[in-house]
Amino acid sequence: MQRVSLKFLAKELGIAEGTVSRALNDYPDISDATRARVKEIAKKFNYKANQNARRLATGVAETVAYLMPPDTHALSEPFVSQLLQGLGNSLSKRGWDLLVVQASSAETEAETVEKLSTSGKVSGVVISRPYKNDRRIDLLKKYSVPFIVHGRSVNHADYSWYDVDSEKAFFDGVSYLAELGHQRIGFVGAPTEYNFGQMRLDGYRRGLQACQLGYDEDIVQIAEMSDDAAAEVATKMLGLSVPPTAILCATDTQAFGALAAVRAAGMTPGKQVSVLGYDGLDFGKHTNPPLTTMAQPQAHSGEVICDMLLAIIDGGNPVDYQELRSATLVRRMSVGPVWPQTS
Amino acid sequence: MQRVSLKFLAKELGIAEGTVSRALNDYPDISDATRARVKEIAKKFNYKANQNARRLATGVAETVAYLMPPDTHALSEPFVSQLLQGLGNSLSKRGWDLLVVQASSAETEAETVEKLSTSGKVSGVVISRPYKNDRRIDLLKKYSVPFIVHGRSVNHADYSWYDVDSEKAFFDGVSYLAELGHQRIGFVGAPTEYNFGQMRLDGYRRGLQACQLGYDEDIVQIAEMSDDAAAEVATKMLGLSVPPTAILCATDTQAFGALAAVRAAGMTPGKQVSVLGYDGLDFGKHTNPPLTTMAQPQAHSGEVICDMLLAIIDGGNPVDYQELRSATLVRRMSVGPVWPQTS
DNA sequence: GTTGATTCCGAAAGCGCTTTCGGTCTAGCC
DNA sequence: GGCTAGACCGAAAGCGCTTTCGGAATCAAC
Repeated sequence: MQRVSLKFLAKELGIAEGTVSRALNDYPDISDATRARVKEIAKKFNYKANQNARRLATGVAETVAYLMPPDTHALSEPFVSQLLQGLGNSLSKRGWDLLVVQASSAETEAETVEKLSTSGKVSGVVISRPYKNDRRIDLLKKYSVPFIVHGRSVNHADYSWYDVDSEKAFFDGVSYLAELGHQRIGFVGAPTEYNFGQMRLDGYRRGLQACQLGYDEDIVQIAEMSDDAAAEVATKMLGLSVPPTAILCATDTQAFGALAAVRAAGMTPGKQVSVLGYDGLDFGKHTNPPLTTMAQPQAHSGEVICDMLLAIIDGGNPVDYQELRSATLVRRMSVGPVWPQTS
Repeated sequence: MQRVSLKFLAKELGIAEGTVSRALNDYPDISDATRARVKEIAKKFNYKANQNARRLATGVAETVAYLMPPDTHALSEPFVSQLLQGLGNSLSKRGWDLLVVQASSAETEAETVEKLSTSGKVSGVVISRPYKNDRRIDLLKKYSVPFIVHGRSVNHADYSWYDVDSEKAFFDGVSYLAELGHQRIGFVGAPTEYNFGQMRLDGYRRGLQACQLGYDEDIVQIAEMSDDAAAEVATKMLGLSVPPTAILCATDTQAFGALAAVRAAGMTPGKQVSVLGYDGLDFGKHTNPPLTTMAQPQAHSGEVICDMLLAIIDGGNPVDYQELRSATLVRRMSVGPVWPQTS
């Protein structure tokens, strides 16, 4: 199959290569007649410009990269597909490409970002789940690659991000549980190297204070973001001489584990012990019992993030693109009023 | 920041551009001394070759594309992340890129594939969930782009694919239920435009025959692959004058819906009515009750698929790369022996 | 009928890299 | 010391596109 190039079309039409190019790209200095002629024959031969050549010539990559979080456990991933879908969707409208990049490990992550930034293959990048102080963000700033963070690091004043106010959510979560009479509220947290882990913990603590409840480190446990890890620490809490009557979890996946732990302890979540999650995974309606959770408005987060990024690439000031959404409570069955003391 | 190019390095070193390039690419006609010198200074200036230029010059894209299935419902997606992760992982070892491509709709899908094939930006592509007769496959063959299908279309003799033998799985699934005494086994299927939908249905029918059970179209229903759609048809079955005592579902997501339908009908899955899923989603252990399912060995499917594709790109014959795995039963709680007739 | 402004297109340079080809230079050999 | 072989590197072409620049042709106007 003859590779159909610009040169080929030019020869076919009997005009210059450059002219064909300009016609195809709607330059104003091409007559309507030849433009039509060119486009027709281009369609006839099913011409598609070689992207590599085009990108080399124009210097714009027309590609954005998504940096996959390195350590995704199976259960915590739905958000990746969601985001990807949204990104891909918005990007394809503009005819751009979506590159999915993986760092094999934490060490190579910097290297990966560096290569991405300097190899000229992307116009922008989006990263998820930043650490408190994220090396990747520094690098991206250093090379002045347009980027947007899905989440926030500690110092997030000078770049663009999209986040859900989980600190507030956890503050509210505690208040909600307290209103139901819970005085002893446990917390299953995410690793605090992730800033969201820290923020959710902070929200929890502030919530306790506001409700005049004491902080007891026996019932706040950090766990990996897997159901099993969460189940383990939840079981530990439940075994305390004075166990919590409610458990707040940093992620829904962890909440699934907590649910399992409660059941394993012979109790019913939502009755003897309440479990409140965070994320709003659809799947939560199928757990036993259905999980009450604080839902992120992740409906079109991918699209929103993409639009923000594109705006920055087009010259917008990153600082103008910072979005803080808020979570909403989805009441299902895993949270109930404090259970009357039985002993 | 000075863009550090080959030319820059050459000037810095006082040698020719081509020489620098060859040194960096380990050509044998460069002395060890200069090679070392070049590499050192390249590292010092943190040189990364411009990918677009490199790809244009070599004519190899070093990129593979994954075509996202267009209509993914939220719940059915974990497999996408899995696959992507595996693909990205294997690819990055080789220094290649992963492009994620989305067709906005079924109509534009062909167009998308065509553009992908002719624009020279990919060396290979992988597609998921083929239709019985898949346009995309025809196109890919036409343009002789190396590709591999995650799943199989009806005529799958002459291309490369990776699939799980779901027909056999459903055959076995029926047998398993029959052994537990179930004589009236319902089926919630996936749209049969997808070949996997058809194959699973076929497996179910063959299973019935083998167990000498009759086929009753009242209890075989096709539904979209969402929990809600499945719940709806399951509810319908359950309302029959002679309802099924077991329901086999084409996907776990649908099984989640079936579980909900059974509970909504005031019965307990695994007791009055058994529910058997397919996919082996981790999440199934959290449902009420935990879902018994036939699990795909999707552990490293991404890596495997990637290796197969790479082999083909390197000149392998597609026909030599066809892998059929088999599913394994994961016994949890949603399937039990047939319940004694109560009426 | 000349001039000046327009319209439209051809020619050519260049994007940053790879790769071939040929030439120089050293070493080895008789 | 002359010759042949390698070893090593420089020069240049080319990948397929974009974009600038200038020239030819057309047109209007005096």
